[in-house]
Amino acid sequence: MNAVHDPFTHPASRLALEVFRLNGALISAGDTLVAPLGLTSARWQVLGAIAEAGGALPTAGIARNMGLTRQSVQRVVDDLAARGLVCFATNPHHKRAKLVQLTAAGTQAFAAASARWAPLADLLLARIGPAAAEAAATTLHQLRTTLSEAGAGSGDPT
Amino acid sequence: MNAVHDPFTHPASRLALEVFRLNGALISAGDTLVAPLGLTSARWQVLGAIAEAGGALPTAGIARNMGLTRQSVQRVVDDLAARGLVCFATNPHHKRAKLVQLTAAGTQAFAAASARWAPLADLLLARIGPAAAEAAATTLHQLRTTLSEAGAGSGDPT
DNA sequence: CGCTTATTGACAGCACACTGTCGTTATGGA
DNA sequence: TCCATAACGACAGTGTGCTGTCAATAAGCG
Repeated sequence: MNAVHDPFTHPASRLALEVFRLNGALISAGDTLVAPLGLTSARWQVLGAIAEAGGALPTAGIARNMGLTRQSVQRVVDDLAARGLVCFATNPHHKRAKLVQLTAAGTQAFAAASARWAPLADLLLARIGPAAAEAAATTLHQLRTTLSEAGAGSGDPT
Repeated sequence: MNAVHDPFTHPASRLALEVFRLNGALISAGDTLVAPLGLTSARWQVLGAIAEAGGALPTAGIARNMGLTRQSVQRVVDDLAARGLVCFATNPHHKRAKLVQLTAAGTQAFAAASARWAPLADLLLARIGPAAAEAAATTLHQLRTTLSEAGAGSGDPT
């Protein structure tokens, strides 16, 4: 009995397009925010994933935590290593899978990025309110869960 | 003064990460959905933008409607033209800016993509409910507006 | 111990969006 | 009319993410 849904006005379509637009705006804002630090949104996120994990984990572990593929993360990690923001430590549990660690410069860069992000995060939260932020996060999470259930999840099936 | 916000647990940070993840999931699901039609998410969206606009508009116009740059859209349009899904018509208002039109094959491909998307859109909407969809769309729009106000809008300043 | 399987790193190639730049075309004001 | 500005198409280069593939390592099992 579905009504004749115009693909342009379907609520799910409009929400999806809004996600696309906000995603682009967030990446753009993030790039601008951390550009003075020699960072990009992707490099910043990888530094954050390492910091959040306690400071040392292999590339594949970073990828899992971020929901990306090893290959994507690896390129960024190599880039960060070339810039001296991360270094590699031997992994007692796996000879080839070296642990990625923040260097002093990397720790400092991530702290500086966080300091630059904090005011904007507060502004965004104040604009929409904590309740709406929580509700939106829940809704988006439900959508992502439904997508992965309906379509075979992403991951690293290599 | 602001509480000591852990950058990992700030509601705005968590919402941003959720947007990133859902964006990736939507693109991935879209690619899978329309792959049998020889389409990708990007090509599908461009076809949709042309169809929504009534069938003919220049590349730069498509880009404005989608919130992307001319250059990004142009590559996809050229690709669609090579595949016979769109064609170019002379523009009475601008000699070089030819109008992009859907071919019969393009119209058919977009209709097929819409037909494949409809059930998934209905499923997603049923999962979260119309009210949550509307609320989330509003919240995301507010965030995007706030970002563009705070950080110099995106667009095509070329 | 030896074999199979899963995990990991590494490399190549593709898709997509961005910035920067140039030449062409329209448009509007001096 | 003529020139400055804006808009558009085109091309090059960069960043990010994906898939596909291979060799090396680790872990489990007969």
